[in-house]
Amino acid sequence: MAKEKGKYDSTINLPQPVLRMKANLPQTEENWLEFWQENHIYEKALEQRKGNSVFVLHDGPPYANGDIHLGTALNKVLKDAVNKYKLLKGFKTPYVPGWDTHGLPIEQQVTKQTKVNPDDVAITEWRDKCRDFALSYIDKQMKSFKRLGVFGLWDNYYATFKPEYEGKELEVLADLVEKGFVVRKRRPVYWCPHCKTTLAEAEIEYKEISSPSIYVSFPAKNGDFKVIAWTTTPWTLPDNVALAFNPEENYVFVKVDGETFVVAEKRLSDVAKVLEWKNYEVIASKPGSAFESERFEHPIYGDKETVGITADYVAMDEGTGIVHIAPGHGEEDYSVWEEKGISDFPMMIDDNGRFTDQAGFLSGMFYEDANDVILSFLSERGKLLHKGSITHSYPHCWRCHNPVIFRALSQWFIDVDLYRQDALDALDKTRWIPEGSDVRIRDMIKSRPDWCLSRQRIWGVPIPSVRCTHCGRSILDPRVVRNVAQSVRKSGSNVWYSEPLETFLPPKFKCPDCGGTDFEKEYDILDVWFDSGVSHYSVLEQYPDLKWPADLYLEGYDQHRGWFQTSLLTAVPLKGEAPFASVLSHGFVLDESGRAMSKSVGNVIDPLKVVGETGADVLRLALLMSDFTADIQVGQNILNQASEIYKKIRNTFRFMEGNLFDFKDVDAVPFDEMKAIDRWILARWSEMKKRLSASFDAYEFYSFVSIFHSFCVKELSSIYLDAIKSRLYMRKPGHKDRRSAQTALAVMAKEFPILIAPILTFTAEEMWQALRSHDLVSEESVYLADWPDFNFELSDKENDFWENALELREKANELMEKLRQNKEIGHSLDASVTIYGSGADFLSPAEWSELLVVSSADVHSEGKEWDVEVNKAEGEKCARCWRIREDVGLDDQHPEICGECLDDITG
RNA sequence: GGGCCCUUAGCUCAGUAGGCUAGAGCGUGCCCCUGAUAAGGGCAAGGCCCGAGGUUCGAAUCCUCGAGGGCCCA
Repeated sequence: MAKEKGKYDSTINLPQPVLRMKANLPQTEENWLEFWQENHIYEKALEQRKGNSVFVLHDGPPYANGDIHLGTALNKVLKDAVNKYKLLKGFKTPYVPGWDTHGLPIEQQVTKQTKVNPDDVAITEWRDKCRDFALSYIDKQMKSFKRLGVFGLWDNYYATFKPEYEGKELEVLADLVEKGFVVRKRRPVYWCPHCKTTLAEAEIEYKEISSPSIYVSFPAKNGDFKVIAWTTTPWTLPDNVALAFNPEENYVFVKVDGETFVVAEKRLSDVAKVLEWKNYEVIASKPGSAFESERFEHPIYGDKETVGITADYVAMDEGTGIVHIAPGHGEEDYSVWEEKGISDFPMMIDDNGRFTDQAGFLSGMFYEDANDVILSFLSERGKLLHKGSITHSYPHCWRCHNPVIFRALSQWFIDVDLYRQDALDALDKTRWIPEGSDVRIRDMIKSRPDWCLSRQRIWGVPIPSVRCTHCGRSILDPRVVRNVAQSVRKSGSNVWYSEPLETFLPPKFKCPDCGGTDFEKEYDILDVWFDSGVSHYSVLEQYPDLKWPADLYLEGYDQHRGWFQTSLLTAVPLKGEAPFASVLSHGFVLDESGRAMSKSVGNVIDPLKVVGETGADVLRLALLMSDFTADIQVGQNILNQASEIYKKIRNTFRFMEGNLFDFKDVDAVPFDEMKAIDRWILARWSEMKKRLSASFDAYEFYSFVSIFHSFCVKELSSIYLDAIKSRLYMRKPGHKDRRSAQTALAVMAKEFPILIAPILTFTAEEMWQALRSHDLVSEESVYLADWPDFNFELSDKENDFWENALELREKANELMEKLRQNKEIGHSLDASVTIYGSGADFLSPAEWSELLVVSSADVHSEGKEWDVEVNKAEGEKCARCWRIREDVGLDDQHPEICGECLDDITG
């Protein structure tokens, strides 16, 4: 039923908001996107700050092979909030978004999508397909990021496949080569003998297979004992170089049938069972470390020997506690061997999986067939103590489904040891947010082995090394690299595949080893981590408005291992310092119960779906209100909560804006002449702004949200706005008391959208435009405005008063609630109060009534304790202001209204 | 299995250099208002501060161990 309009409605000044109550964000946000784009707001915002300090947040490139997820959204929204805050604070903040575009995952997806294998087409054609695929996802992701309200130089984005990016990348490589940081070493990789190709971890599938499980004895060269090693890959024994012992464990010398064997103490009983030792006796024991440098007979070749080393990883839950080491055929074997400082080791398996000529009697044999030959060889020499079989999970090729092997190949490496300490030192100068988050990257830098740059792939930046056809030497010559770089800059890295090698060779180029003059190209590409790792060169140094180092890197904490590290490791050897002045790392997005989101669990939330249903601003709020230094949880509850917070913020502004419909700057009342409560709210507002700035400067967005929201709820909605309603509505439009309240509202309303813009990026603009329509602000967009530095402070006397007054207000509310429960009053205007307190007369009775939203107040300020009494008001209800007054009916023409209202509607 | 990190009301956060009955907002419940109205106001109920030891006159805060969760490795 429509309420009948009150008789005096026409005499009161009800709010006339422009901002609609219902946000309808999914649709309106699209309009603001258009508005920003058509009017080039971001470009104008940057232009306006030209000459100011530049703040560079360097974008870590997401991989262009899928749709964005909540984690990506969190990352970009955090970045955008920082950028917008800095922008509003007056910094020029050119944000160049980027994408990581090379590598295996894209090759795999292209194969899947197009059913074309890289071998089926020309290399450059394949690379073009991969590029097109990456481009399509850049386009998709870019649209998503824009839709989230992220500001950036989208038309000028960077991508690792762009010619100028690749060109710079190769120039950096040339510098590293020139300064001696790039070395050639061998390292084991997955190799498929059937497909004759290397495989990446992602191309491996694990299947159960049966392998021989053998115990082999290794007689000591100096001493009358034999150690027993266990292996499931007898074919790797020809390439054995060492036996690894756990330095922390104890090893026993066991006498069995006149022979002495060594195994780990913890493995003894199991080994005895397997070898069916009936009578054995432990005659001595030594720690694993004692076997360091001990020499043993080589299991296969009489002219070689093998050496004892120690390794922490040697396990005590299977085998003998002694591990056979063949660096050419195992990742761990390789790294323990390399830790010994020895880079040389045998590897006698060729591309076809067959033993090379060096393997002597095994030469030409397929590795699997060699197992049996080796077993009988060992058996004949009494070295095979036991032969069984074991079923275990073993890597297989994803294409031909055959077992793969580990096989060492020559690769290009960055020799991190040359500058490891410098890299660690560089981290001291970086600010880490949260504090102490640098321990992770430090540990990784300390423990990381050399950086292998070579990848046996197609879609990437080629390593322009050449092979001498005479002696087979691989040569990475800085001059060649530079020539290629120059050409790549112009036409992209396909040139390495499409142009003849002679194009890139310097005149009279000769092999440094043999003097040969005939070369062929090699086709390994650079590790994609090198691609993105050099972005600080390719982007920061090449984009006109950016600078080196960046002010901030902001990524998930998994990037301590990834991009933070690779950026550092490419910067330090050439620059001597880190490419970032500060690094912020954030957590991951989990579901509502704190578990990781995954398709298989089915708890994934699609950010675009949320945007379509509730709007990007609500999503931004949900992401930004949580503490990102830990993992943040997102689910329907949290989205609902964000939605409620959003509504409160929106409505609080709407009320202020709506009450300014007839206010112009010329109507403002000087601060000294404002009503006490109006001065109070401005002081609180100023104080809140300081806290907001402090929390943003510390990158604590979550406190920002809670400070701002809490202010809207408590200070504004509950206390101030509720109190000043009567003044705004009842006084004549131009009445000084009304203008005083409007002055305070105008100050806050004009600053409000600016403060909230980093979070509610669309709504802030909508608010701004509402103010513009009242002519209260002039800038075309909120992003062309500046963070407000206006501050207002109260005297100590005023502050003391308000502390008492607000305490009294709470007490009055409690008392009123009792009356309400007793059905004595309904609305607080049905009550009157009596105030006691020294200094209580700082407010007039009318002002006290306003503050407590009651009909009348009696004030006693003569040296009494602060206290308040609440009673049912006596008198008659004024038909206009709804207060219960004793002066209702003074005028015959207006018998239903009070004296004050009479003044309001007459004269 | 190793390294790093997280754990305060149903939810999001405060809890300053160890010290009052551990706070706020949301949500919930009850009530009021109907001139911010798919709004607004009031009151109230919610906590083994992850667990177990320890240091201390005193611990949510410091130490040790453990549980659950996350990331990165193996």
